[in-house]
Formats: sequence, structure tokens, C-alpha cells
Amino acid sequence: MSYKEYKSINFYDISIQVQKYWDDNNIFQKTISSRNKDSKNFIFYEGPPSANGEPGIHHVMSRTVKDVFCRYKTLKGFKVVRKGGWDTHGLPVELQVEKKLNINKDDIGNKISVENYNKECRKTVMEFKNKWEELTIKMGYWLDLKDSYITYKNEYIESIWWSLKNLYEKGLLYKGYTIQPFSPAAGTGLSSHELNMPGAYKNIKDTSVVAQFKLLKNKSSINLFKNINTEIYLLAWTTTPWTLPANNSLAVNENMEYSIVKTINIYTNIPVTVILASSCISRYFDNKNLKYELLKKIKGKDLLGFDYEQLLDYVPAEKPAFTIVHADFVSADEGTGIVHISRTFGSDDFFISEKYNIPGIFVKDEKGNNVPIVDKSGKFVKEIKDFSGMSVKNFGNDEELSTDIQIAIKLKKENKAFLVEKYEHSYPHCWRTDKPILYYPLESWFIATTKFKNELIQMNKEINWQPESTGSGRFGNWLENIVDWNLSRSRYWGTPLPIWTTENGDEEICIGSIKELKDEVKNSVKAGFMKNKLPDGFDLHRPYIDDIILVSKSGKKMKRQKDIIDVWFDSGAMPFAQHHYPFSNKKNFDKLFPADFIAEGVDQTRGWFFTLHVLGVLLFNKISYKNVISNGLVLDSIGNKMSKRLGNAIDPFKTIFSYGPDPTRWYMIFNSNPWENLKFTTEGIEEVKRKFFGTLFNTYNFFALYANIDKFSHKDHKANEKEKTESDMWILSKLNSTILNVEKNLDNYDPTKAIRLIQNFLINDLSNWYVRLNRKRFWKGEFNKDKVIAYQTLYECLKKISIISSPFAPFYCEKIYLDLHLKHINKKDISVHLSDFPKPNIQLINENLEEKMLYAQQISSLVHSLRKKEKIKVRQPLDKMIIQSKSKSMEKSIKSVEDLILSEVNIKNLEFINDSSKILSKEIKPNFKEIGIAFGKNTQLVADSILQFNKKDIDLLEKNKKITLSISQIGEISITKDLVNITYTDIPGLKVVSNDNFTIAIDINISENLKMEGFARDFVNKVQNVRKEKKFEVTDKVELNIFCDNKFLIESIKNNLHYVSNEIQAKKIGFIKKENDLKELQINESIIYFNISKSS
RNA sequence: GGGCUUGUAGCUCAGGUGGUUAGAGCGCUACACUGAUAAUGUAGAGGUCCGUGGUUCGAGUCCACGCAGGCCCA
Repeated sequence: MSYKEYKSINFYDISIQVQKYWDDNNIFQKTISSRNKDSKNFIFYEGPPSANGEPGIHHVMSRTVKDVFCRYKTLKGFKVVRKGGWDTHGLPVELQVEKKLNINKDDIGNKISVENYNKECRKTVMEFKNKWEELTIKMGYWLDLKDSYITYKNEYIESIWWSLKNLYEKGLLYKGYTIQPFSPAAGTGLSSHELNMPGAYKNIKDTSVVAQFKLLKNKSSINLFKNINTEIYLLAWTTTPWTLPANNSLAVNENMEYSIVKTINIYTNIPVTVILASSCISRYFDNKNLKYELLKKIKGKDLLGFDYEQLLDYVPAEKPAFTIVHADFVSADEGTGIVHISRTFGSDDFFISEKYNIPGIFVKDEKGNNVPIVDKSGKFVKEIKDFSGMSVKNFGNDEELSTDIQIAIKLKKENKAFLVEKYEHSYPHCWRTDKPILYYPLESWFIATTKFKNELIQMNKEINWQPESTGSGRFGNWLENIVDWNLSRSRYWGTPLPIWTTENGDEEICIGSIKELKDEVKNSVKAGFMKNKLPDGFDLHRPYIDDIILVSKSGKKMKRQKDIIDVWFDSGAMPFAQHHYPFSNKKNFDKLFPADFIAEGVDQTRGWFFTLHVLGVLLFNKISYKNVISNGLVLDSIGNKMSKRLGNAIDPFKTIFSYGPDPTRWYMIFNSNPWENLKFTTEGIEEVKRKFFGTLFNTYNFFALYANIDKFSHKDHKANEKEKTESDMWILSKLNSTILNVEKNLDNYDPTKAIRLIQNFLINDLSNWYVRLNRKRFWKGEFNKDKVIAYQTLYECLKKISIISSPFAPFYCEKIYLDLHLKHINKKDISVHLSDFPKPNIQLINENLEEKMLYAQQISSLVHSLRKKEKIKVRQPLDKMIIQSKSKSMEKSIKSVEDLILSEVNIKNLEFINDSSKILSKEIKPNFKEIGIAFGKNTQLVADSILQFNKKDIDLLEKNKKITLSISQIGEISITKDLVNITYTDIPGLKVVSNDNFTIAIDINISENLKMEGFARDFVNKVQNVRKEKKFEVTDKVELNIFCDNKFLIESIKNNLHYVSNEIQAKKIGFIKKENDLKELQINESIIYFNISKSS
């Protein structure tokens, strides 16, 4: 049995093979079932995607993040159940179906029955399910696809109903108003997307009014009236004068500056004092046509809470109506910097009123309900005496004087209008009737999230957000400004609101389960409202649910509220609805909730992350997830958003096929933190593939090649710890430091730091240093103890790399892990994903050793650069190098890795400088950190003086450890050695180089002997190349005959014959006369003639 | 308009608690090294650390105000 060797590798093919292996051996199931007994659960929630579109490359991103942590936690011994899920309801599905069938919302129920329409939705929403599943498998995202939850299933809806009833009973589900676009001409509300249809916005001329709101003189405002002998008015501008009778407050921006200005009213000639934003003054005054006098300036903040007199007092309102509040959206770009607020006719207005609890202007309808002062046909109600029955906008035929103009006239007469003028702007129109729309309060069902504001904010602090700022900032601020959740959607394909009401709305019932519905239907059958009882398997969707009529306690008919609910409720309900809780899984629910970990795109912050949080807090008084990663966007290579329209979208299938799933995943995590946007380039994947995977492949192959030659088996050949070399101990120290830090970063949900540590270890430490330095141990000489140690060490590194990398690169790591385990298969050996995450062996971590090796690396690098400068190749041995180090302890460290350094740089001897007096020139540099601490403000002066030191000063300082000097501004000070860094820049007869830690000199005199040795090395190198060209096996022994007329060269080989024979594995080297069939070989300036053959 | 976020070499990214010569990889150029060769080493070119002020003896780093890109919300 031997370790498998590879000529080449294709990472896509590997993934297909490994996938088959997983399937054949049920590996995924085993990673869960094998952790059944005592293992702890790691609870993961899959945010359900909608399968009505094709998956994109960004899905590979978020799913890689999810998969990495699920696999990592599995390695750590947790049982990680990963139930898949599909989001199936909602507007995007409906719109897609409308487009597909070429119909619009009004056609539903007419041209096409609701029944057929919903059937189409059900079909469409799973259209790309196969593609999604294919991607899931191909990218290596382990997810239980067979047991996925589907939000349109009856069980799922039933759980949602349970939760709605729960909220209903807690008084958190209520019917209220929200401001929506409404078309009085068509008598219907419009969705925001209907407003976005081409042609909906038109430029029209409206009558705009700057109204004068009279400021009330009371305790809070009294100061403002000082030295002012007129009334004070607040100026507010509106393009919808018809909303003025519904004014309930005025908004300013607390950060803006306002001016108090004296002028006269142009319609009444009455002197007035007005308030408006300072930067708006020039818009209304120019001191030619309309003179003004600036009296005072005041901050917006100082106006807050002031009261004013109601402008048009048809309908009274209770305090705190008619007061000044702050609103962020107030700016000075248009109007006066003071905005008229009408709770009933504007969305912003509604939210602001809600925020400050300001009542709107309502009248009572015949049932005693509060209704706005404009009815649904767009006409003023009777309470607005002067304008009763008038349309607020031109919905029918042209009128002589529009309502807006008549209101403006009234205001002018009453000294309540400061300016009236025509204003052209863009205003939305109903796409069916072409008439202007109104923003109008419509009935909706709400969840009273504001009642739980404090709990939501407090519990959010328990969640570990990655990045932290999304949790505290984006999400936290959102919670601070939370409004009640509008649950209603007047659509068809969604979870129906399970509320039935009598016609007058006096009685209502909220249904919380299918059984409850069945029972109620029974009652209804008894009452004669329904013919049949509810059949088993009754589809809870529209239109069937709408046919169900229930009976109220007093025996009246009850019909269902037509609304379906916001699709975000569906996904937010998944923690319990995926398990059909509480109808199933009631007892073990604490093992299913809350999630330990979720991850989705940052765009879900106010989507899924929010709805999960709300439902967790409102239903269970708990957070729904403990850790969350919100990943950024995947952009194209120049930072544009990917879109099909721009043609810059990347096909995830093609990418995985071309580069393999492992390099793709590795690249995405490696390149930047997941929460930052990723500028996606295939070159980036290519690089990762070449660097990490190429190196891993090479390192494994190197191991396999020589292990097989020596018939090494890691189980059979045990190593004696004591035989370990310095570099073995070093790489094991590094390995364990790496494992420790990878673990730490993954525990912190910081995958990028972890993956970079792994890559750095593999490439820099293992491949470029350990393997390079120890190469000869593997292929030279007998299969001895030292070799066993070397094999065991390399084996250990490879195996542990395969485990700690497996969450990121599940396929290839599996391959390597299995290849390393060809023999002696036991249970844990059948998959890397069934293995245990290695425990970092702290005892093997030796910081001192790691530091020493760092010195060796730095010193070698410096010597290489010096050789380069002097044009002396590394193959040419040199006699001596000299090091001056900072300290004795550093010297000691270097001494212990002396052999390593000398062989790496090909120099015979290492010495340390003791007597610095011979040094020709020295350089002194101030140590700012130390000087700063000692001298503070005078740092620069001291530093300057130190730079002035000459050789004598430095010698003195070195000898006495300190020196005193006098600086005129400071006086006498003492400079100690720790305040400076001294480096030697020149040593006689030697070449010198230095960095922060050391100064190194090398003796570049090349003696005859050294030169010969160099030649011999060159010769070996050339012969090795010939061996390779001739395709000799590494183990082949050879016979060599050479002829050369350069005596020196022959002498070089003869003098180093043992070395040469050993290196090229020659049994015999013959020196012959020139023959005809000899090959030529150029070494430096000479030609050498030779023949070579395998020796038997 | 608001919240959050990013801005460092041609590109992708590092740069605890402030310390004067700002790093890595890729790419480019040159020279080496190599029985791991789809690699590797060394050197070179390439930086107003987005801008402006401030704090400080000293700012890529701390503060303020801007500018530009992105996401979300209005």
C-alpha cells in the first residue's frame, strides 16, 4: 500500500469524486448521527431563499459563510442539524406571475380566477428549485434538502396562525391606519410599484401656499416676544392646501438656524413678524419689492414645543396637537424650512405624529369610527363647512375655481396666507384613471412592535453581531425608531390573515389552528351559514379560505378579513414554523430555539434579521439568534453591482466548473472580510488556486513521493520525540500556534483572519521554509530515525492542515485526508468531516523558538540580498559572516540556529562582533518612543542632538553606557543606550548590511578551495538537470565519465569527489580522454564533456 | 435628507493601545535558486495613507468638518 501520487489535479473533478464518495457513504448524515449521544447541539437556521429566480454568485458567498461555521462546529463535536427551507409567498412571486400571464392585479378574479392564479404562483415559486439544489450540492453546502421546510405548506401556515393568535391575545395585533397611495377616482389603494409605473408621475401646476401659523404667547414662548410689537407667525409651505384643515403640527429641523423677521403681509398690509429658516430668507425677501428687517436668529432646537393657533378650526384636536416638533426630513431646499404636518394625508406626517403622539384631525362616521376629513371619494366631509362636499383635487370634470384656490382665497382674507403662487411639480397619478392620487389613511392590521421597543433594544445587545456596527448601528438605530409593523397586504398569494369579523366589525375571532377552524366551521354549519364541515387537507390559501363563513357568539355571519400577511412574517416565523411548533416538537423546542448562528446578506438587516428578532421577543421573550454574520455584496471587478441587465453577472455554475468549488470558496473568504463588499474577479480565484491549493498539492505530492520510496507508513514507523531537530520543533510549534489562532478566530466568527493564518502557515512556514530547508533529509541516505521524524512531522502538518482547512475547502481536504489514511481505516478516518478539530498542543508552542527562526529567516534574507549586490551566487561558498546583534540574548538565539543559517546562505563560519572599536563608521538613531516618554515636549530637540553625534560620541556612549550633553533650551541631560539605536555601516574588508535587529557583514574573499567547491556545486547542479532530462528515477544510481581540458575544473571535482558522487548518486566517476560521442555541458566559461548511464 | 460602511502601491488587501524608513500578495522589470517546478528567492520601479482643519514633541492611527463610492431607509 502506498500514498497516492498525482501528476495533475482538477479541482472540479475532485469535487465530483468526493461528492460521490460522500453520497455512497452517507457522510453528511453521519456527521449528524455520529454526534447523537452526549454531543451538544449547535443550532443553525437557514434563511429561506425564494426559488423563483436563478441563484447567483452572491449566494455562493453567503452559503459559504454558513457552511464554514456549520462544518467547523461539527469538527468541534457539535451536532449541527441543517434543515433547508424555501420562501414561497409574496409580491415578487405575484409580479412574476402577472408578467408571465400578461395580466395585472385587476385581472385577478376576473380574467383569471384566484384559484388558477394561486396555482400558477405555487408552480412558479419552485421553478428553479432544481437549480438551487444543484448549486447547493456542487458548491459543497451541506444542507438537508430532503427535509426542507416550505412556507406555503398547511403545517407551516398553521404555525403562523398560532403565532398570530398568540399576538392577538396579547393585544399586539390590531387594526389601524396607514397612509397609502389611494385613487379616489378608482376607489382603490395603489401599491408602491403601481406608482413606479412609467407615466404615473406627471408634471402639473398646483396652487401652493405659504401659510401663516400664529405663534401662541405662553410660558415657553414668552421670551421670543420680547421687543416685538406684532403677532409672530410661523411660515410653512405646502403644495396641497386642501390638507391644511387637517394640519396637526409643524416640523422644524432642530439643527437648522431660523430667523425672526419683521415685514408686512402683502395681501392685508398688516405688519407681521414671521419665522422661517435663515437660508430661506432670500427666497421670499429681497428688500426691493418686499422689505424686511431681521430681528433675531434662533436655533431650530429652541422652537421645539412651542404651540400655535390652529389655522382652520373646523375640527378640534386634543393636545399635544398644534405644536412644533423636530423632523429629520425638514430641509431648507424648498419652502421655508418649516413643514406643515397632517397625520392623515402624508406618510412622513403620519410617522412624525405617531412618534410624538400627536392626534390627527378626525371626524366620526355614522358608526362612530374616526375617519379623515376627506372621504373615500375625495370630497370634504360636512364638518368642513366652507368646503363641504367639494373634491379636494380635480377628479372629475374641470371646475371653475379649484378647492385649493378657494382655500387660498380664504386664507388671504384672514391674514393667514403669506404667499400664494402656482407651482409646477411632479405628482403621481393613478395609472388607470389618469387622475391624481391622494395619500390617504387606509385600514391595515398591525403588530404593535412599539410596545416592545425597550425589550427589542435591550435584547439586541445580547446578540453577537459580525460586524458589530451593523448590530449597534444599522439595526440598533432602526429599533430606536421602530414603528408598528404593517402586516396587511391586499394580495392573493400569501398566508391569509386568520381573522373573521361581523359586517359591522363588532365581533371578531382570530383562529389559531386548523382544529379551531374545523370546530368553528362545525358551528357555522349548525347555524346554517356553511353547508359542509371542513374537509381534511383543506388548502388554507385564498380563495378557499375566503369561502368560509363563521358564526359569531351572537349568531351573526363573520367573514374573513381579506388581507394576506407580509411575507416577511413567513420567514421570521421559521424558528417555530419549520418544526410545526407548537403542534409538533413542543417538548424539545428548547433544543431547536434560539439559533446559535445565522448568516445572510446585510440587506436582510431590516428584513429577516428584524422579523426573526421581533417574533422571538414578542412570542418567546427571547432572542432568536445568538450570533449573526451579515455579509456584504458581491460586486463585479470594478465595483459595480452585478445585474443581468448590465451583463456583468457571474454564473456560479460556470465558475465552479472552471475553478472548482474549493478555490471559489477559499477566494471568497480569503480575499476580504465577508461583511465587506467583494469585488469579484476570476483572477483572484486563479491566484488562490495557484498559491494555496497548488502549494498544498505540491507539498502532499512531495511527501507521497519520498514516503513511498522509503515505504514509510505513519502508523508503522513511530518517531522518537528526542530525535526531533530544531526545525521539526519549530514547524510543530508554528503548526500549533496556527491551530490555536484559527480556533480563536473561528470562535469569534472571524473566518477571514482564520483562513489567512492557514494559508500563511502552509505557504511561508511549511512549504517555503520547513520543506525547503529539510528537503535533503527526505531524499538522501538511509531510511533512518531522522527520516522517520521528518516524515512524521510533515505528515502531522499535512493532516492537521487538511482538518482545519476542511470547513473552507471541504472537497479537496477530504481528498488529502483520505489519501493520508490509505492504511488502517477506522471509523473517524473515513472522512475529514467526521474527525475532531485538533486540540492545539500548547506544550509544543515555543515562542522563543519561533523568534529564533524568525531571526534565521531575516539573517538569511539579508545575506541573500548582500550576495545579490556583490553578484556572488549562493552556490559559491564563502568563508565567514559576522553578526552584530542588539543583545547577548539575541546572540544566543542566533547561535542556536547557526547551522541552519550557514547551510541556507552557504557560508562556512559565523562570528559575532565583540570589539566594536575597529568599526570605521557607525550610525546612531534616536529611539523616539523612549525619548518621548523621557523628554515629552523636548523630544525633537533631544533627537536632533543625538543625530549630531560623531564616532567619538558614539564610542563613548557604547563604552560608558551613557553620555551627558547640554542643550541650551533644556540644560544638562543624560543619554542612555536605550534611548538610541546604533548600527554599524562599514567594517574594513567586509561587506555590510543591516536592518532593525542586526548588522551583518560577510567576507567576500574567495580562496582557491572555495572556488573549487563552488565549481563542484555547479557541476552537481548541471548533472542533476541531465538526470532529470533523461527521466532517470530519483533512486537510480549512475556511472559518469567526464573529460575537460580545464584543469581547475577537474581538480575541483576531484577534490570534492565524495560530495559530488553522493549528490548525483554516482557509483563511479571516471576521468577519461576526449571521445567523439560525449555530450557537452557548459559550466561557467568552460565546457565539460561527459557520458552518463544507469548503473546496474 | 438620515443611518451604517468603505477610501493605504496599477490591482486585492494587512497595518493592537500614536513613535519619524507604511507593509504583503498579484502584476511589471532584472538577476538568481531548485531532483517539490502549475513553484521559490533577491533586487528595482510604483504611496500627497481621500481632503481640510485640530489635539500632540510626534498622526495612516485620535477628534471635527468635508469629498467620493456602497448598502439600507425616507
